[in-house]
Amino acid sequence: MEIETNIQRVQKYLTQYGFAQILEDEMIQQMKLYVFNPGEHIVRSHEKPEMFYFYVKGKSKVYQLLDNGKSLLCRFYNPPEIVGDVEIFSDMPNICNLQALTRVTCVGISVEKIRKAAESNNRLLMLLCRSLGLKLASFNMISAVNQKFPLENRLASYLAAVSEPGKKGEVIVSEIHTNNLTELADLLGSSYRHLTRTIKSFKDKGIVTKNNREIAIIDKKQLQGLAKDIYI
Amino acid sequence: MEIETNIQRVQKYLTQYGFAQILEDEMIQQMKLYVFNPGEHIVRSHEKPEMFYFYVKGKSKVYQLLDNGKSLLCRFYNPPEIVGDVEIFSDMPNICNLQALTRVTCVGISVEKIRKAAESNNRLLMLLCRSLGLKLASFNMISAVNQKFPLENRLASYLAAVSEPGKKGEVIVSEIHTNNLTELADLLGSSYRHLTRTIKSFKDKGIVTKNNREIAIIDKKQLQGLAKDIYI
DNA sequence: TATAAACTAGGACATATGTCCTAATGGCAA
DNA sequence: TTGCCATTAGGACATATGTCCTAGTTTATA
Repeated sequence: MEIETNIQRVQKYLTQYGFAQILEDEMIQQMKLYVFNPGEHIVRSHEKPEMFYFYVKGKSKVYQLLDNGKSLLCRFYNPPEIVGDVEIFSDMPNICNLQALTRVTCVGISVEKIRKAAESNNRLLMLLCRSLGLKLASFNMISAVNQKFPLENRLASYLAAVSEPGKKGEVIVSEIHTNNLTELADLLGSSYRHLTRTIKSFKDKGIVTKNNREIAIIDKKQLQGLAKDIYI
Repeated sequence: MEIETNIQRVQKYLTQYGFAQILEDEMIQQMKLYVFNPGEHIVRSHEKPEMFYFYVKGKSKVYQLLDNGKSLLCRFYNPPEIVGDVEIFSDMPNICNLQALTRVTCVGISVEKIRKAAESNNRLLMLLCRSLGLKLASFNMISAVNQKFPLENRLASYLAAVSEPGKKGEVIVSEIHTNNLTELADLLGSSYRHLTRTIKSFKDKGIVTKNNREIAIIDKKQLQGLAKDIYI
């Protein structure tokens, strides 16, 4: 992790996502850029949070490690995000891990400072409320779906969601948006083995074809039949 | 649902849980008591939230209904709780249903009014942030456990958590804290059938005995072995 | 007290999903 | 180019869990 104090860049990032207009200038002066390399942890669970971040660049994953060695991928982070809002007023250790997948840039400030500032900055507090509400809503949805729909439906829904109009005629090609199938399996709350099994069944049913690292949807109707109504 | 305008009782409830000191008197004057009977819905998902509540009495359940007809029980509510914090600043429809299990009393006010008031009441905003943070943390934990541990472990953990020192010598008796096994199965994110199967296996292993509607733990060691470390 | 409704118990079976392996393949670095 | 590592592919098997039923018990209520 590297720390930069280039205040122009801090300003630029905070402005880009509308954070700057909420924060007092005096506070912005105290903020620094925190740059994390792929694989580095931005937040570790069970530790006391010390930094609060405005997440402005790169991709990372939020996950929990359970004591049986399994992990649960909660979601991916892409800018803009807020890191540290969950714990800021409830004084508890971090619940999740946040690990950089690409090079990630955050604008950071100590938890005490942001807490102090928030106490008299209602716009900041409202921003926190909004962020927390959205996090809760999306996590609620994701985990309900993971718990109550079989992988077949979740995968169909996922493919339908990330597919883009392809070049080759009617065929719709979907790049997987994750680095590899293991990561996709994690994202979908399943195992690599079961994911490949399910992909194979899609192939057998003529729903998709797959070559190399690309899945092409060849029967959108069937796919949507399986994906139907997962996300109400 | 019945509405009462008895301002003394409003005051009493808000004071009891420390809400009164956060709210301006003018606002308290506008609040009413909303009393729900068992089975009635306090909040319905997909509807636009109109009321914001301080939940001050009774037991209810928070659940999601999915489009395949299944439901996911997220948690139970017992006072004090805040209802409507998730949606207040993010302008989205309710994500969950909230259904009264007993007679439930809430102190309510319209969403517009609380939103307007919150904009200039930072203590209220901080309360909302705290409530949201705790909700997110607890739901995160619950759903990770539900997704990654088999029912055997979750049930063991649950029994260990709710058991109380019993009257009969070493035996520890646990009243189930839910109305019936169906409800407990829902709470644990499983089916009634699988719950009874798991209870039977506990009986066969000599971990518990069960008569009528009471489960008695007779081998705490074994139970804790199964429950171990679910909640880190 | 009698009778219905709610609840408990568990068999039989199907399915979703995990674990463990082994082989094949592709991409990248020496 | 060669060889290694990451990734993909899939067999074999075990387990967790769901669905559908039917029967026995308890509880509530008329």
